[in-house]
Amino acid sequence: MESRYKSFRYVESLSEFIDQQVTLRGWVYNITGKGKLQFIMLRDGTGIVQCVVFKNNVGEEIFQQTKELTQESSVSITGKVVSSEKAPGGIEIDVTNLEVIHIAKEYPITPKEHGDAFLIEHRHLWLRSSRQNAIMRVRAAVMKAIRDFFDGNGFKLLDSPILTPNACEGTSTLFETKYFDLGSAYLSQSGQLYAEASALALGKVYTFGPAFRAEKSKTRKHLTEFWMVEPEMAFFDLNDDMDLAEDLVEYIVQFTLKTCKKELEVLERDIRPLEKVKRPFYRMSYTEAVEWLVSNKIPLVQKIDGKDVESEFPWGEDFGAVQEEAIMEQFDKPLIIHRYPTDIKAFYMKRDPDNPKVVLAMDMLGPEKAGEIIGGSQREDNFDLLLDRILNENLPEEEFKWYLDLRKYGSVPHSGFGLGVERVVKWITGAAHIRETIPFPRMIYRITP
RNA sequence: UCCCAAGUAGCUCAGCUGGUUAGAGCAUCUGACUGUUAAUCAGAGGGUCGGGGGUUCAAGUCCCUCCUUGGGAGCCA
Repeated sequence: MESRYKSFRYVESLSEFIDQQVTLRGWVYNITGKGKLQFIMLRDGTGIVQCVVFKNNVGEEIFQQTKELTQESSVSITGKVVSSEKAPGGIEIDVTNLEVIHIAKEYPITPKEHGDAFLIEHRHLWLRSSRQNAIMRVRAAVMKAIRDFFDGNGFKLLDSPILTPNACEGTSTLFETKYFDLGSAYLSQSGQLYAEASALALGKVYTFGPAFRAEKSKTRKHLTEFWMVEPEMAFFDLNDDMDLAEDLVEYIVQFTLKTCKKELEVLERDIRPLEKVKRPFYRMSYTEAVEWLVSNKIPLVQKIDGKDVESEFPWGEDFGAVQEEAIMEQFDKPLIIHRYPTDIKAFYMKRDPDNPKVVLAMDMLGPEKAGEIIGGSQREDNFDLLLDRILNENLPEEEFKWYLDLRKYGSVPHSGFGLGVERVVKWITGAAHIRETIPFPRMIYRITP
C-alpha cells in the first residue's frame, strides 16, 4: 500500500487474496437488499464482484449509507475476500467498511432491456455494461495482436497522414475540409499510397490509424470512421501478400482466443468456429468464383426500370453481398478471392502478366457472415502502365507525381493490404452491429456522443 | 440515393373493426424482510400518444404531409 494507486485492488486479481482484507474502488453495477442485508454488485472495469453488507457487521450508519446507494454510484469498499458458492463467480466480499464517493442520479440504463437507438445515444454510459466492456477488451486484444504480429516480424510502424490532397483510390466519397490557402483537403480513406513510399524506404512497414469514408452507408458492417491496419512490403508478390494476410488473421484470432476467454464467455460466443481459424485458409480466383456462382445458379440481380431482373452471373461484374454470402456458406475458415477483373478494381493494382484482364488483387472474406475483412493487392510498379491508369481514371496527374516517382527511382514489386479492425472485432465477438465494436462510432446520422 | 419498418410514461412495450378517466413491467419515492442474483410483497408519483393538417358527433387508432430513428441495397475494410 505504498502509493495512492496501489492502495486498492482490482476485481480481476481477487482470487489471489482469499481470506484477506482488501479495499476495492468502483461503481455499483446493481444493488439488491433484504432487511439487514444488502448485496452490491461492484464493478471496477476489470470485473464484477458481489459485496455483502450485513447491518450487524458494519453498524447503523454505514448500513444506512449502503441503502441509499444507487446504480452506478461510486464507492470504496473494504472487506474480507471469501469464496462462496452462493456468489456469482464464486468469490464475494464480506464488507467491513464502505465509503461513498458519489451518489449517482437516476441512471438511464437499467438492468432491463433497451432499444438500439437509446443505447447508442447513451454510448458514453453503455460502455460500462458488461457486454460492451467485454467487446472493448477484445478490441484491445485485437489491436495488440496486430501490433505484436508486425513488430515481431520485422515491420516498422510508419503513420500515414490523415489530411490528404486527393482521393487515394479515386472512387470513394471523401470528407472535405478547408486547408489554409491551398484549397481543399480530404480526410484519408486509406494510408496505402504513403505506406508504399514508406515500404520502399524501410522494406516492411505498416500504417495503423483511422480511415474515413463519406459514403452514406446504413448497414451493420459500415462506419464512417474506422480503424485500418495496412502493411506494405517491398519485394512481396501477390502470393507473399496472401500468405502474410493468412498469418496475420490466424495470429489475431488465436491470440484473442488465448487472452480473452472470459470476455468471449460473457459474450456467449461459440469459440469452436474460431478455433478452426488456422492456416491454410481457402483460396479461389475470381474466375473460379464466377464459375461456382453460375453452376450453383446464384444470379446477378439488377434493377432495370425499377424491376429486379435476374441473369446468369457474368464474368466482369463485381460481387455483391448476395454472391459473397452464398460463396462463403461452404467455408468454415476465411477465403481469399484473388485476381479480379481490372475494370472493377483500383488504378494502382498490378495487372496479371499472364492475363491483363485481371489484376493481382485479393479480398479475404470471413466465415460466419463476417464479410470482407481484408482487401489488398500487388501494386503496379511500371511507370508507364501506372500513369496510363491514372490518366484513364481522370485522376489529377499532378497530385500523383510523388507517387509516380516511386516507379522512377528503383521501382520494385511490392504488395500490401488493409484489414478493417472493427470488422474483425465484430466477427470474433459475434457483435450484432459494427457500432458496438468501436468506443464511439461515427455513422451517417450520428456523431454524438 | 433507393426500398422497407417504427415513433405511446425515464426505459421496454400493449392498446382489437375509431367510443367514457390511456395500461403493464422495469426505473424513481415510502414501508416490510439475514442470502439477493432482472429479489419479492404493499403503496405513491409520473403521459402535449413525434410535429402539423384533415375526415368524424368522437382520433393513440383512419387519411395526407413533414420530422426523427432503425434495417436492407449500393460503396467498401
